Amino acid sequence: MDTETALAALAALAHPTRLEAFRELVRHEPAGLSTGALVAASGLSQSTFSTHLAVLARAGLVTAEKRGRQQIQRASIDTLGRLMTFLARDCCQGRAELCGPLVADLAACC
Amino acid sequence: MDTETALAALAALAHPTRLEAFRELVRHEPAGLSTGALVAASGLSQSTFSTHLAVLARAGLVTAEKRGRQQIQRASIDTLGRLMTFLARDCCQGRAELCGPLVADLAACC
DNA sequence: CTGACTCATCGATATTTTCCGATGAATGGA
DNA sequence: TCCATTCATCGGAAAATATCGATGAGTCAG
Repeated sequence: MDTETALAALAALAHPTRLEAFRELVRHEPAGLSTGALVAASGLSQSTFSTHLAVLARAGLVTAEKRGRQQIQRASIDTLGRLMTFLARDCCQGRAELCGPLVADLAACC
Repeated sequence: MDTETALAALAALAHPTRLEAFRELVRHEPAGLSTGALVAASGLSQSTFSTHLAVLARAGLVTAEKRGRQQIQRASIDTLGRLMTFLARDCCQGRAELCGPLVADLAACC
């Protein structure tokens, strides 16, 4: 992942509504959720939430699939992983002593 | 890490200048860099960069230590780790099949 | 003490983001 | 066909963020 893509992903997640929606989608992997269901959970207007979803999609964090009139949204765990690797990369390059605790902490959560 | 703290960290990193500064600081762990050195590298005015640094500090991603007239800035790998764990937590809870590849990818970078 | 240096904060302006209602396209049921 | 449903996009208003120069506080060297 390059810097520009990472910035887009970070900016996409740096908003309460979008972060919550993304986490909700992660919890619903791999089934996904319809846009309407997410809108209802957000409490915002449909148009506003649609804009938020577009931001997440543009960042590659969410993908959509048409099913009838609905749009089924799914979180991209792959993009999330690439973002995390991007954030950790700098301390990893020949700096295992820094990255070690970081990975250990993460592994412990699983 | 709670949602509010995670949002602050994500917003802090979601800006080209701040992301670059943070990564530069990670590369200089554990020695750190003076504010002046970071300002010079950023190409922005001193006051503007100072504001950016304050955002990173408020998010707990950077800590400062006074040394003479200089302010030595250091990246908080700990906060970075907590942010990453926060992002991965949702797919980890009883969903090791999702989190596995994510952690493996990260471990491979070290 | 004086002057130079390092950095944070203030006030103002410009840009970006967020939010909404209205509109329109696409789909499916009656 | 006709209408309801689902969702994206447009236009505009409000809020937040980014940027700068100027100013001030603290520190050190002469």
